[in-house]
Amino acid sequence: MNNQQIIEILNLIADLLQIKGEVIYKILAYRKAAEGIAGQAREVREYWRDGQLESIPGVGKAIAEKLDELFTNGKIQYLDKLTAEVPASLQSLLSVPDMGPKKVALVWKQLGVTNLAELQRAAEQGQLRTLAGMGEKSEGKILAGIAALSRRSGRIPLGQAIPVAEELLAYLKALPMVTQAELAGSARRQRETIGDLDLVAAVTDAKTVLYKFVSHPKVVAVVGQGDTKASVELEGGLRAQLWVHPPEHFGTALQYATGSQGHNVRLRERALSLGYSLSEHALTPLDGSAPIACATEAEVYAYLGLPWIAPELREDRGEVQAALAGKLPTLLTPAQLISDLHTHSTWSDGHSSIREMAMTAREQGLKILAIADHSHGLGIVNGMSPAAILERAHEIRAVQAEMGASILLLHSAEVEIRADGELDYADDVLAQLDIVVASLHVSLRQPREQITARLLNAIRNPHVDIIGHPTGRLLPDRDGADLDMEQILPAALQAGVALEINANWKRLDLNDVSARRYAEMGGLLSINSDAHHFNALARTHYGVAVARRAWVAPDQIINTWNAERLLNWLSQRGIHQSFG
DNA sequence: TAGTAGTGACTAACATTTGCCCACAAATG
Repeated sequence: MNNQQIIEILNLIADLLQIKGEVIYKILAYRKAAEGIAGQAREVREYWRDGQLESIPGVGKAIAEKLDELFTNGKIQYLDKLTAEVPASLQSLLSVPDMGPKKVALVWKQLGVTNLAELQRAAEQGQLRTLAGMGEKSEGKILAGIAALSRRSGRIPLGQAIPVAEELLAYLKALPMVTQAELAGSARRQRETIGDLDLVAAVTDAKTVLYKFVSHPKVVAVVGQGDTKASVELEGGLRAQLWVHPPEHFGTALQYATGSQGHNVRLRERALSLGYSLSEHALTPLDGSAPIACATEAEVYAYLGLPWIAPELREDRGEVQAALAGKLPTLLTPAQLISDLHTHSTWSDGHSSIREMAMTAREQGLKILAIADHSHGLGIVNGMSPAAILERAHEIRAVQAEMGASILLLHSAEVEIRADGELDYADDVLAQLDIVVASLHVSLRQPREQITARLLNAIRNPHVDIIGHPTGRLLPDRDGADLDMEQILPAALQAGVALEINANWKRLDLNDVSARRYAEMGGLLSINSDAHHFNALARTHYGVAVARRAWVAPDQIINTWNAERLLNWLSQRGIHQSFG
C-alpha cells in the first residue's frame, strides 16, 4: 500500500461523503489528509510502523485509526459501510464535466444510475430532463461530456505543454488590445505535469481578445465563454483558458490565476485577517472603502505584508508561513549552473560528438562538462567496454587541448546498476574515471526490498559520485521503481553521494518532494541534462524548476560549484585517477 | 473530521464566473 493508493482511498471516501451530502468539513478533512500525504516523501507505512501517523499534517485521530486498520487488515470497515450505502462506482460519474456531487446524488436516487453506462443510457432516453433543475440542454451537455471523457487527455508533462503555451502567448501578445499576457496556473508554478493551460491577459478590449482567443487555429472546441474568461479545447485534447482583465488589475489577476488553490485560500485568509477581501479583481477593504487595484503581483503581496513569493513555491507547503517569518529560501537560478555532469556522446547512444557537446556547452556558459557514456551492460545502447573508455580518453584529451582553459572536460560514465545489484564495471575501471554516475535502467519492477538493496549497493560503492535519475520513472505514465527512500536518502547522505535531479522533462527525477526531503537532511543534489544531443544541453531549466520547488539552497547543488571545489569534493570522495 | 482549547465544545476552506433554469450547481485558481 503506497502513498498514492492511500491518497486515492481517502479521496474516494471524500467523494462518496460528498455525494451522500455530509457536512463539508468532514469531506475537507479527508481531502486535507490526502494533501498532507501527497507532500510527504516518506511512506505513510513508515509513519504507521513508528506510531507517528498523527504527525502527518491533516491526519488526526479518526483518520489515523482508519489508516491503522488499512495497514493491519488491508481494508477499512468505515469505507465498506460507506460503499454499502453509496456505491463506489458513483465516483466515476464525478469525472463527467458538469456532473458534481449534487447531480450525481440526484441521478442515483431518482433514476438508480450508478455508473457511466447507465448515465449515458438515461441521457439518451431523455430521462435526465425529468429531474428537477435539469433540462434538455443539461442532458446534451452530459452526453457530450461522456463522449469527451475518452478523448480528453490526462495530465501532460510540463515540457510538452510549455511550447503550446508559448505559442498561445505569442499570439495574444501580438494583438493590439493586449498590453500584457502571462502564463499562469500549474505551468507557471512549473509542476512536473499539468492538467490545463491557464493564461492571463491585460487588455483594453475584453470582448475582442476573447473572440480572438477562441478563434485560434489550434482550438477545436469552445468549452465556455463569458465576459471575462474563455475556456477552449485544443488539438490533442489539451484544455486552455484565458482570463482577461484591465491592466490596472493585472497583479491580482495573475496572482489568482497562478494558484495553487491552497496558496490562494491561504492568502485570502491572510487578507481577511488584515481587513480585506482579496479577489482576482482587487483587494477590497471590509470597511466599505474603495477597492485597491494592484497592477503587479508584488503589490498584492506587499499589501498582505509579505515579500513576493516565487510561483514555484506556491503549493501551500509552508511558503506563506515562511514568508511571514522572513524565512523564504533563496532559490536557484539557471545561470548558477556552471556544470553538466551527465551527458552522452557518440561513444554510446548519443548523437553528437564530444567536440560538438563541448562547443555547445561552452557557448551556453558552462565551465565543466562530464561525458558520461553508458557502460556496456546496457545492451540497447552500445555501451562502452573498459577498452573503449581508454580510447575515448584520447578523444576527450584532444578536445580538451583544443578548448584550452575555457571548459573543463571530465571523463565519466553512466554505469549500469545491474539486475543483480552489481555495478557494470569493476572497481579498477571505475577508479580510472574522474566522476561516476550510477543509474538503474533494467528490472525496475523488482520488489521493493530487492531494488532498494540494489541501489544501496551502488550508493555505498566509494567510486560512485552521483546516482542518476534515481527512481527511473517516465512522465506522465511510468512510475519509478518502488524504492524505500527511508533507506536510500540516509544512506546517500552518509556516503556523501549526490542524487540527481534529471532535467529531462520526461524524468524530473528525483521529484520535488523527495528532493526537498534530501535537501532538508543536508544532502547534495546534481542537476544534469542527460543530453544525448548537443541541442538537449539547454534544457536544464526544467531541473532548476524542480530544485526551486524543492526549496533547495543553491549551494547544495554541486553544479553551482566551480572547478576547484568540484574537483576537491571528488578527490576527497576518493579514488579517482584522472586521465588528466 | 482536525485542531485547539481545555475534557465536551467550537471553529474551520476564499471568491469568483458561467450556464442552465428560473435559483443553483459546477468549475476555476
